[in-house]
Amino acid sequence: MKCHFYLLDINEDRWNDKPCVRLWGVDEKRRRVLVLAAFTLPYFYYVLDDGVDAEKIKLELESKARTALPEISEVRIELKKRLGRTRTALKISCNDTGVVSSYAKQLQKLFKGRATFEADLRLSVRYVTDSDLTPCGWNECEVQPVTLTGVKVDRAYVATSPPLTVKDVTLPKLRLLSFSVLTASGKGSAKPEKDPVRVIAVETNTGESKAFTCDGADDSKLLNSFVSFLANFDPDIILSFESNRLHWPYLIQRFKARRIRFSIGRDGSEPHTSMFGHLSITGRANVDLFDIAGSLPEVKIKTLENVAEFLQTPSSGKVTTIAESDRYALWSTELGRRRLTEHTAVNAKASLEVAEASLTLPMQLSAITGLPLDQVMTAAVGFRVDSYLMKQAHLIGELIPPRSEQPFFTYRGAIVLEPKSGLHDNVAVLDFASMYPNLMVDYNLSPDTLLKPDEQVPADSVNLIPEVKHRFRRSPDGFYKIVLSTLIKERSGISRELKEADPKSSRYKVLKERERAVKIVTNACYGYAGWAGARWYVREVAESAAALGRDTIDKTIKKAEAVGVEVIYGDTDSLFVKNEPNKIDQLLSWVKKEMGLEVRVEQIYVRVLFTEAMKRYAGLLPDGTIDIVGLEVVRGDWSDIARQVQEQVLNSILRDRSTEKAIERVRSTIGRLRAGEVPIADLTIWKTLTKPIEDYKVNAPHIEAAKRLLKEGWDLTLGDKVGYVITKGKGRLFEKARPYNQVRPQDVDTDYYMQNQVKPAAMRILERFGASEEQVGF
DNA sequence: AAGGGCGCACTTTTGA
DNA sequence: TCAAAAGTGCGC
Repeated sequence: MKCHFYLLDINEDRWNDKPCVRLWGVDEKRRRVLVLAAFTLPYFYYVLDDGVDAEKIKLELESKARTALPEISEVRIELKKRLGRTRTALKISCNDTGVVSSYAKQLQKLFKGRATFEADLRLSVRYVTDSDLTPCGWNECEVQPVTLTGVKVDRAYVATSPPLTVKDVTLPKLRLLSFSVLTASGKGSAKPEKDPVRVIAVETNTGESKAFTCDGADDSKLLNSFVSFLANFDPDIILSFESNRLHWPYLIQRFKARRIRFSIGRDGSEPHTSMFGHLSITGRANVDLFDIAGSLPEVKIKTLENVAEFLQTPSSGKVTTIAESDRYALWSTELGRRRLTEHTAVNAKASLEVAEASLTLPMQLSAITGLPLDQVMTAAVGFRVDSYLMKQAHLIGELIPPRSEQPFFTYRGAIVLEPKSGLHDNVAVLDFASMYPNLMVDYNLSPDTLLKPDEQVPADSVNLIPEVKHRFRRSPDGFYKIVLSTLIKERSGISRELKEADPKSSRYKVLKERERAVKIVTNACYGYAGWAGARWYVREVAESAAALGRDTIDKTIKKAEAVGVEVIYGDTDSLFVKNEPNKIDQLLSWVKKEMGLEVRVEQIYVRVLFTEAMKRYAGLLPDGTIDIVGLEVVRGDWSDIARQVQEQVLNSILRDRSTEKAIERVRSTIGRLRAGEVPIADLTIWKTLTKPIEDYKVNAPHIEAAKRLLKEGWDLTLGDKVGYVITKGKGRLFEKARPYNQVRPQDVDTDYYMQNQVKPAAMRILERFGASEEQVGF
C-alpha cells in the first residue's frame, strides 16, 4: 500500500537492528502517521588517488574490515566529482551511525588515499540530502503497517520503497498550539529551582483557550495540566515567542525541580536541545516566533507587540509589555493577578495569530532547503544555504566537503556614494534585480571554475574579473552557476504560476511565500561564498562578485551622467536619481543591452532628504507615508524621546515643508523634558549585551547598568537587552547610568537628554535648514 | 554551542 | 586635548 503524507519532523532511530529514520507527518485523511525508513544506511566516501586499482582496494578493505571495522555492511565503487573533477570513490556503508566518523579516521590510517568525505553528515541530514523527500511538503512511498508501542500516532508504517516528493502546494489541516509563560520572583529574575511558574496560557487554532495559574509555591498542578492539555490536543506545531531562549529552558528546569516528567513528544520523550540551539519535540515542530520576527526586516525592534502590529493581526492592539521587575508586586494582589493572567492569555492568542499570519514562509523555506520546520528559522542564513547546496551537490554527484575551521580573509565590498545633501523633489530609486546572483551566473563565479594564479589557459576561455584579477573558466558551468540558475528558474516558474492563480486563494499565498523563500536562498549565496564557515567557502568568489558589482554600478553612473540623469545617491546595487522617465528608460535599456542586467524603478519619492551621511535618509512616498532609513528614529539604541522628536521634525519638513513647525515641535519636547513630564520609559536607552560581561574592555553605560542588575539577582545573558537611564551626579557617563527600573523621575539628568539625545537627533535634520541650536532653544 | 558578507555613522571611553 | 579604539546597530 501507499502512504501519502505531509512531512513535519524527522529523527533517527533503529529498526530491525539497523539504523533508520523516523518520518513524522500527516496523511491526506488527516491521520497522524509515522513512517520508518531504513533504505539508506549511514555511509561515507573514501576517495582514491588517480590511477589506483579500485577493485583491489575494495577487496583489501573488505578483508581487513572483517576484523578491524566490523560494522561495515557494504563497499561500493562509485564515480563522484570533487570541484567538478571526476574521482573514483568507495562508498562505505555502516550498520551503526555511531561508527561513521571514527571509521573514516581509521580508514585513512589503514590505507593510503586522498581523503574521506561526508562522514560528518548525521543520518537524518543524509536522508534528506539523498532522497527525494520534502519537509513541509507532500511525499509518497510504498509502506507496510507495523505495530509500535509507545508512539502516539494514528498509523505506523515501515517504508518498502524510497519516498518521492509529490508536487502539491496544498496545506493539510494542521493542529497549532501556542503558549505563553509568566514567571515572577520577589528578587531579581525568577529561578526555576525555586520560583513556580505563575501562569501558562494556551491557545489552539480550533478555538480552545486556557490559562493555568498557580497561586502558591507548588505549581505541580499547573505543570501537569499543561502536559495533559498538550497530550489531549496533540498539536503538530507548537508556537511561542522567545521560547527557545526563555520559556523552554525555564519549563524544562522547572519540571525537573518538581520531579515531573515533561513528556510531550509523540514518542513520549521530553523536549531536548538540538541543532542550531533550537528545541526539538519529537514528532512535532516547535517554532519560536522570535525567529520568524528575524525574517521581517520591516520590524526593527523584535517584540511580539511590534510583530503583531506589523502583521495586523486581530488582537495586535491588546498586546502589552509588563516589565519583569513589576510582575511580583502585581502578582501580590488579586487585581494584579487577574491582569497578569489576562496579559499572558493575550500573548498566547497573539502568538497564535502571528503564527497563522507568518508560518507559510518558514514552511516554504523548509521545503526548499530541506531543513525541518523546527530548525529552519533558528538556523543562520549560511546553514540554510549549506543545506540547500548539499541536496544540489548530491544531485550532480559532487562530493560534500566538511565544515572546517578555515583561515579567514576580509575583502573589499560594495560602493556607497556620498549623497547630495538637502531636500530633493521627485526622486526615482533604481535597483538592480538580484545583482550578485546574476553576476555570479554571468561570470560563472564558482569554487570549481576558479583558476589558480599560475594556471595557464587561453585568455578567451576565462572571465577576468576587473580590479581583483581573479580568473574563472567560462565552461563548463560551475556549481554555483548550476545552483543559482536552478533557483532563478524556479522563481520564474513560480511567477508564471502566480499570474494564473487567484490572488485571494491559499494557493496564491503559498506560492507568494515560496517565491520569497527562493529569493532568500538566492540572495544569500553571495555572502555564503565569503563566509569562512561555509562548506563551499571560496573568498575569491565573493570578492569577485563584489568587484563586479562595483564595476557595474560605476559604469551605470557614468552612463547616467552621459544621458543627463542626475545621480543623488547610491548604495551597492541602487541609484537615487532625479525622476526623468524618458532619460531613465534610456539608461535602463542601455544597462540591459550592455550588461545583460535588469534594473527596475523600485520606488518614487515625492521628496527625499539627505544629511551629509551615507546610509541615512528619509523620504515621502506618494501614498503619504514616510520612509525613514538609518536615522535615529529606526535605531533601537536611542531613547524614545529622541526618536519621537526626530520623527516629528522629519514629518514637518517632508510633509509640510515647514522648518518653523519642526522647530516648534522640538521646543515643545524641550519644555516637557524641563518640566519633568517625560516618563522614564521614554528616557530609557536599550542596548544589547553582545558578549559576556567580563569580556568588556571598556566601561560603558549599559555594562554599568547590567552589573547593577546582576547584583540585584537578575539573570543576564548574552543577547539580553539592558535598559538604562542617565541620572544626575558626578563623574563620567557610565558612572551615572542606572537600570531603568531603579530610577525615580527626580533622579533623571535632564541636561544629558537635552544635550546628548534630543539635540543631536533634532539638529541632525534641522541644521540642514539653517536652524541654529540657540534658535531652537538648546 | 553557535556561526553569512562588507560599509558606515555615531557615541563614549581610553590613553598618550 | 585629541586621535584611536571600543561598542552598537544599522543598510544593502
